[in-house]
Amino acid sequence: MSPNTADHNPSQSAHSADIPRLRYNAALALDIEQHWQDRWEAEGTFEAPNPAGPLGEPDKVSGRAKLFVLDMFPYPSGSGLHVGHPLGYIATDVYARFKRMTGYNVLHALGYDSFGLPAEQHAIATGVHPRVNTEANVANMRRQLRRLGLGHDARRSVSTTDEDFYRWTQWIFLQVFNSWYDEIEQRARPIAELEQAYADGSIATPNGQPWNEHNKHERRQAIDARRLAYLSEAPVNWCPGLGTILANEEVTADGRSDIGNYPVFKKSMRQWTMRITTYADRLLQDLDRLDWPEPIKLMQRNWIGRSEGARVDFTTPAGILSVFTTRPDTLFGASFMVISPEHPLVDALTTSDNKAAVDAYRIVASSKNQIDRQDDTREKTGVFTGTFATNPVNGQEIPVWVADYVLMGYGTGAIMAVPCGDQRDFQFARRFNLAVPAIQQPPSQWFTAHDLEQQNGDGVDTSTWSEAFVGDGAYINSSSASLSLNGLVEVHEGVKVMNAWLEENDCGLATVNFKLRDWLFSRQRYWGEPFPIVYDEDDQPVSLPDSMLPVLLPQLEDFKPQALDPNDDITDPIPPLARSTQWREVVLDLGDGPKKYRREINVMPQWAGSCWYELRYLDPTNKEFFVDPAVEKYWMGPADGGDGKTGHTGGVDLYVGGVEHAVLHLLYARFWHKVLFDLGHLSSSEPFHRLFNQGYIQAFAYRDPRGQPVTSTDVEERDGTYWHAGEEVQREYGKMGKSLKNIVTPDEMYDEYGADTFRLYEMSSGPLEASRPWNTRDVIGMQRFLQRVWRNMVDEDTGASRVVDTPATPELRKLLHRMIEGIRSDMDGLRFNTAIAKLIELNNALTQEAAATGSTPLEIASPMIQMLAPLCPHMAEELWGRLGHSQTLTFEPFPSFDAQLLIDDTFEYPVQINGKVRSRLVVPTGTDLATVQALVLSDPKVLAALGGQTPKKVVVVPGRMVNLVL
RNA sequence: GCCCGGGUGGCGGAAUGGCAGACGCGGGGGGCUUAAACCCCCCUUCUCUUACAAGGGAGUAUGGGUUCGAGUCCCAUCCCGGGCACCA
Repeated sequence: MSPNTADHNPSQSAHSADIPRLRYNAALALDIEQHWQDRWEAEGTFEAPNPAGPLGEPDKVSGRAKLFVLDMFPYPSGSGLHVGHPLGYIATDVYARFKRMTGYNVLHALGYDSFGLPAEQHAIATGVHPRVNTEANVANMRRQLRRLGLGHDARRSVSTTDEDFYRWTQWIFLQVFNSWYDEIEQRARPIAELEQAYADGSIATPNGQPWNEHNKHERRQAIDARRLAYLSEAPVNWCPGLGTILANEEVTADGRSDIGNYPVFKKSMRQWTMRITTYADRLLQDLDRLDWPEPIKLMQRNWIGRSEGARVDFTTPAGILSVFTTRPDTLFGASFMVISPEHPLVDALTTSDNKAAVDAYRIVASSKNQIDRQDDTREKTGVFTGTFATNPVNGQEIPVWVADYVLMGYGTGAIMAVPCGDQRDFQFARRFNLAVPAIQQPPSQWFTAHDLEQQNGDGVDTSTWSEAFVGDGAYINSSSASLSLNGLVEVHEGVKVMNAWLEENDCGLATVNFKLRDWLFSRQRYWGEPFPIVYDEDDQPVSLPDSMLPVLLPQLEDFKPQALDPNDDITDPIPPLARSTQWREVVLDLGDGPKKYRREINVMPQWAGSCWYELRYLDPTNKEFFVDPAVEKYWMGPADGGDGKTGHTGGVDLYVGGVEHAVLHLLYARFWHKVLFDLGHLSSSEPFHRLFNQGYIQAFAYRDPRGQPVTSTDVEERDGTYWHAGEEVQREYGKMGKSLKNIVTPDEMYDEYGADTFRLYEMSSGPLEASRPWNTRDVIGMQRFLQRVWRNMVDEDTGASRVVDTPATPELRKLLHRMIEGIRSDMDGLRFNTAIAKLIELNNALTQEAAATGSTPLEIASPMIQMLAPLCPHMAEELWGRLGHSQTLTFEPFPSFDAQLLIDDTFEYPVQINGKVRSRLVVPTGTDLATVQALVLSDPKVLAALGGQTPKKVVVVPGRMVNLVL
């Protein structure tokens, strides 16, 4: 027995009366797995050396390529894990282990996203303090995950609720708070540089007065207006059911909260906001340099929602009314304007005659929930303000209406309506009998399609139209004294000409608009990071110095948010932190002597910690920096050695997680990372260079005739129907969940099969990116495979090794090398399902040989164990030890193949006639085309199939196939 | 409505434009066993001819197309999943 297996004897608990003493089953697997998990932990096998800092071991780093593999870290929810959760964790572990075996210094760790609403909601439900609860949940998840045998560096497992961690979350907040965005240099800069620029006049002050003539208050206003984190009084998403406000991204299309599904109302409040919109262009452009799935990039592009157009200024009695349009070229067709009910100019534009109607309309609009308001099938509503605006291009007086189909949150909250070319404007015009001037010539097909006689030029008559003409056509009726678009055909030409005219005449400007809004960053909750901000006697925010960090969350007896009716949109939120007067009211010396301050009582949102946690994995114990610059550069610096601004962005080498974070987490994290990059704290300009979205493991659920879910494990199948307790039940497919009674836990799998079998099943059941149903019934296949592997290596009765150092047959050797080649590339491409299929194929062949000769050749056994190591590491370690090795095989080289052995002596050509295989022809490898062709045409089977006909054409693809065309 | 994915045996799924269904589950048959379980071996897309052996035909959602050759590429349609949605 090998040195490392001498001290543990897995046979002790593995035997039972009927099966061989050393059958590889769950009991034996448990012994082996626990032994190796203990040993990995004791030896610190997966502790990755850093080049510098507290975890620095420079000698171990030099000369090795690095790889940073990252999982989206979990919320430590109270219900623990089901078998769907670890899919990604297993995949990254397999990949990380594979890469270690190809020489990489691999960093792989897992932390916990333990602040935020889920944890707090759970705590409220159980009545236990969130910290107690969270820590218990983390402990339970750690236990469940440890049994999986994940090769994580435990030293780096941070939780966002650790005081050492959120100290730096607060620090990063202050970095953002103390920065401004320089539009010219296109980057964030320290706020002190803005003050300097105002002072020396290189940047004009907002009010145009010299800096030294600004008083303290004016200076402060000028500075605060540019900060990347700022307080704003703005309409926010207020969710009384949760007692907090939410980010736009956290509100569903139905106008309800993502978490809890409570109604959400618009309410104006003073809140922390992050100026993510300043990064809109870079967040968009840098997507091109990321190795992400295209659909995810697309979702981010759509969310950022860049559109090019122009601002057009209309004069009204109440002042300038600006609109954003993507089609400034259609300005001649603007026959009315519409402003949102929330538009600040509504009152000023409304004449006294119309005031009652407008006010009534606004009240109705504000009480409508989002779903009603966004239903585009609903008939358009609106009221006239009584005021006219002047169309700058032709001087026409056009009416200004208020309507809720115009949204305050996009553009300027006002539009110029061009009813002939926009379906919404068209509907509105028809509803209220407004003019619909034609400005583009539809093609004849359009008239045909709409059952209309062809209309041309001045004869185009929109009164007969049933809908707007949305398309390209030559401009008509588009001229004034100073400008004419008539005759132009291309939209981009029209836009160009119009934009030039607008700018020249000082009534507009080509501009870009984004859907992306600034990020609402405060929550009226307890379980989040406190802001490192206090308010002075002027009620102005003041940042705390580094020395006062962390601002610890006070221990409150009552941490629940103020209980409100989910439909109560009147009462203002009162954050839990407001309850502790002792914490809230402080006397601090911030450099000008002790003064009274009031702490910020909101907390940061869920996303704060997940915006940067991967950086803390790099240097988790560093007291001086959030991450040592040399350490960050080593693990995340641009691969091409550049500065990250062009070329390689740098970032995590592989980030694996669910598609549900496509917008929120991934966008926020990119934003913070870019700010930190701009400020010189990071060398990488993107946090996650390569992203991979794993699929979901879903499950079947069954409902009885009354519609109640029944326990899935008790359902049996009979000829395609499903039965439970004598009743036929209906099957459905979806998520695993308690309410559907279809949860399968990893613990059940450990008990029945062991972790290696479980890992293998998850990896084999489909491609990583695909969602698939969980089928406990199928797991046995992977157990049988491992049993066969085990049996080929170890005598089940005696424990004696069956591996001998005799040569394998040439066929088996060839198969081995072919499989090595395939498995290497499968592993590299995260195609673990096909890698496993190849391992099974190899083992099946080995089983034949072992049965024939009574032993297993070492030259097959060794590489096979090495190739199994990433997938089922415990068993591989055990078998490796039994071959006489004393070291872990974690760092053994992954087998390489002999290219010579991939070449066969002969090749079998399939011979097709008109694309159907009719014969096969075996020729020596490398036989020339002419010979192959001659052999094919004289082959008896081919001749028979040809039936006397002569092929018109003979296609021979060397090393592939032959096709005869009749 | 717009934009992405995806439709392959009873099931999960394999197939650089080149032999469709690798590998696993399930099912069928056989071996081992006093017996059963475990394990081992064989068969398993559908269909037709046939006693068998063997052979034929069809087949990757549907209809067209490109190609010597299409699950794979192109066009249209249907269905399923996801994202966005009165975004000017």
